[in-house]
Amino acid sequence: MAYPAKTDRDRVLHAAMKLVEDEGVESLAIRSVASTLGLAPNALYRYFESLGALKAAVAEEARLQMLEVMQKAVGRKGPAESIRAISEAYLRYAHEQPRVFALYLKTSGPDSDIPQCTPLCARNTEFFLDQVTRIYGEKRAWEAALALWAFLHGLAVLREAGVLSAAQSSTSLKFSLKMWIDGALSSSGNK
Amino acid sequence: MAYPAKTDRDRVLHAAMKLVEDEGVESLAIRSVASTLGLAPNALYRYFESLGALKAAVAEEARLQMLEVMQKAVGRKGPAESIRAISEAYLRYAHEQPRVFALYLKTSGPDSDIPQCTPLCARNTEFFLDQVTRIYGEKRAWEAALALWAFLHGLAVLREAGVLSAAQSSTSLKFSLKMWIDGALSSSGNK
DNA sequence: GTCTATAACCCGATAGAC
DNA sequence: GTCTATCGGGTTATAGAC
Repeated sequence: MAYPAKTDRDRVLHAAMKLVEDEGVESLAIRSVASTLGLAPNALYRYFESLGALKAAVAEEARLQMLEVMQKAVGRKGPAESIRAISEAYLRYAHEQPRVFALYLKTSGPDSDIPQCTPLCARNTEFFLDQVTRIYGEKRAWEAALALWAFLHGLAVLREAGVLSAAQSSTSLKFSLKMWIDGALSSSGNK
Repeated sequence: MAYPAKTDRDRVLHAAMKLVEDEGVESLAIRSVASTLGLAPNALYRYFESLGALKAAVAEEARLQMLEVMQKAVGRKGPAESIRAISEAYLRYAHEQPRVFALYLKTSGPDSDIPQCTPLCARNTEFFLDQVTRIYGEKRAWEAALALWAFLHGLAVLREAGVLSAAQSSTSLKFSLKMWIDGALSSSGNK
């Protein structure tokens, strides 16, 4: 072939990820990714039909990474310790990869559609809900999971916005987690 | 004068606000605002030194609106009812003006600085903290306020991202607020 | 204080060659 | 599958006239 393959879908996606990690999603462009890979811009269209599709793939990758760090955090821990570990992992990932984390909830498709649940969005929710069920029981798992998720996400956003110091974030996590876990124990008869 | 004033700083700011409300911050541009006002683009530079400065002013306006709806929500209510009212106001504002709310925590200056606390950011925090102090007492007000704020903000973000229905959001608010208020009552001896 | 005009960039996406 | 070249659009910001 006159023009052998210099790249593949995965290399493009990972170059895009690295670009977002380093400079944020606003620097993610067909041209910037191509330049990183030493390619002509239009070469990328063999692997992603548009910039929007590439952006969506990066967001999905963010959800994959989050799922992995949460799963790793649980290991073989008991119910309450698992929740603590997941919470810390969520906040740690958000803080270590703030620009990627900013895409965590971007579930719009390649075009500027109405948001829809992607496969990894569903798997994240399922995993989180399962872990909460272990401590809160099936009956109240959904509302408890949502309460904890909202808190964790809000705390991460506030921290990233520069409103909170690391110490304040840590104190707040301890405060809320104690309250949340106490809530599970005191209502465990409702399983 | 050959060219009488057709506008002023407030008209520019409000045109920018309306543009963000309707189309989001990504549509906020010198040209779009100028076109709305029937002006040449460079006329705006008499009132804002750059697009970044205008954007920062819009974000500050968002914080003003949020403060106003929270203050209005409190009225002359008692401590616990005030918290409920503030929470509902926070979520309502986020839902009714999602594109403006997205700027609520954008505290970066005109240039892409490190985020810093703006005047209205400080006033919002102060107001919120005062209200929490009424129910939680001074000693634990800060951590309780942060826990509630993080939860409310996270819930608003999740709702806006399309992860939650209105009903789920409402249920979660009730669940968490009960837990949070119970936490105040059971620790009120610590004032 | 607003105008017209323009400089000097950025971008996505496509056409057609090899 | 990648290339070069380009179309058609966007943007901020500035210069100089009135």
